[in-house]
Amino acid sequence: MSEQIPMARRDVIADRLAQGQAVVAATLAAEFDVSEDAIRRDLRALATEGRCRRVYGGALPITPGLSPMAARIGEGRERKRALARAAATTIKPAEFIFLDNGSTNLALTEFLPEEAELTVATNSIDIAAAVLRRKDLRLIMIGGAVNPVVGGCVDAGAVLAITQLNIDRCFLGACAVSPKGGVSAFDLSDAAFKRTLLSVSRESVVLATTDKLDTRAPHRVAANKDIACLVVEHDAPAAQLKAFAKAGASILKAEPPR
Amino acid sequence: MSEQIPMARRDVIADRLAQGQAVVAATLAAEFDVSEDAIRRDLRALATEGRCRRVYGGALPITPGLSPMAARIGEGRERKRALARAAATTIKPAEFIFLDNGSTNLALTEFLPEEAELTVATNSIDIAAAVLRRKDLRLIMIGGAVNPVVGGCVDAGAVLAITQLNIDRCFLGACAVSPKGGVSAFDLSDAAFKRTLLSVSRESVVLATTDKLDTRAPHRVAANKDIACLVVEHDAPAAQLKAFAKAGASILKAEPPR
DNA sequence: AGCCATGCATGTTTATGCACGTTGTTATTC
DNA sequence: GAATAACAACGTGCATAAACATGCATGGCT
Repeated sequence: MSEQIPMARRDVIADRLAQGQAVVAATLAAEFDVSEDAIRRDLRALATEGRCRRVYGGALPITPGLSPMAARIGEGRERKRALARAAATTIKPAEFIFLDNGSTNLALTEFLPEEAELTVATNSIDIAAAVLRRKDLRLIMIGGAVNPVVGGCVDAGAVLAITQLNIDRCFLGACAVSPKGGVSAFDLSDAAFKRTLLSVSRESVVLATTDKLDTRAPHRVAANKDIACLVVEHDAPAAQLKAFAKAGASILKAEPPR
Repeated sequence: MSEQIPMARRDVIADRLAQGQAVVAATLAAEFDVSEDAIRRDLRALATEGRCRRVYGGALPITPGLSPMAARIGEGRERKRALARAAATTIKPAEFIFLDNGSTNLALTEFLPEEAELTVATNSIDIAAAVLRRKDLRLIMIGGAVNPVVGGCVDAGAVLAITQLNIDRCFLGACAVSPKGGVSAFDLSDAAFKRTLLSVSRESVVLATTDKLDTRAPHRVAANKDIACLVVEHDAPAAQLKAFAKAGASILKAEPPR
């Protein structure tokens, strides 16, 4: 009754992953009535496109929280908003701030104070689009080749461009945060960009949801001592925070989401 | 009653795709009682027009859900889409194209051919956001201070950035077009940017709605002879077009919007 | 005549399933 | 708690069939 188009199946799987669903190879095989091999091929293709994480038995959505457009993941959204609201309180009037890639920073645009005469720089297309709608903010876009996974510019040109800036406060899109290893990222270029960003910023703020605390990624970005302020959720385990406080970071706890 | 004139079939298929339906080649062949080859030819034509995505087994609508920019184009939407659809046909495979600021160029992103291996550069935030959702396109963002009126980067930094590029085809957001005065713009920096853009592009395409023909703006951008192709609406007065044709521009008329 | 949509024949590409050997996970045993 | 057995999931190579692009011939139409 229903005809099947191969690529359509792959799109359906991609959609589910983008919505934050995990998928099981065997289940998909039965559902679409193809062999598990075909499903595995799909998942492999999606994984190399960076659209999911391959695991034994199936695939998971792009790690806890890092996805380009799927920032609207139900519950995660409210948590991120609470985090963003808290982070926005660290901003002082007339500052020059930088918003790095990441869905949490996208949420932050909503809470930027209205009459603070802020100038905002970013390398993220989505964040730029959000800031552009705010007529009270000045916006500087960092250009370059756009990394489709990250959704922003992290190439050599982008790195060069931010070295021209004097940033008061940067908000680091945290891919992974560990008490021992500091901040790390999944993409090589992204990590290099973040390192340079830190070097041209007077203060740095890191927003970390609880599920990102005590996680690591391949590429090191910053040590604990480089973090001026760590914003965490209300339920962040105190044990994790000590190492950061010891290194000199101020810890800011967000209000619990309603 | 059941007699079909050939082109009607292609329109029916296009309609279904526009409604968000996926189509299967074999099913269509049976339904219209033609060979699958004929159907494939249709789908190929529609795909190069940017009206669907070609996949193994059939074709999928260009975006299964909705195009967020479509709403923002607002007034004149259908006219701009017709214009954009026509302009997209000038694009050749593997080209490096530049989309200048402007709502018409935003509409153009919807019709960029799917399988053409294009690289797209732009200085517009909204266009970048639209192109970013197309996973088949490579995207280069031109950065700089964002002009809130224009919605893109047109400052000295942006001008400097595009001098690094070798563009095959640029689509100029036409603010005003006159048979005598050529293309002109309302913003000083924007005009300067467009001039530089022209100088680094092999060919230039200008999209002009009928109401923009024979209008002028303060800052000159280009003379008629600098325009390789002028895309106009079906109801463009022929008198206006002669001057451009004489200067060497090819004139492309869009189909009337249904 | 020319034009154009179509159908058919050709060779090519793509997706799939199966067989094979390998790797990762779990259970069991000492 | 470490070693090992048992099993499921995995990746790869290969064969097959479907879908594909292209060239050419046909027939209707202006």
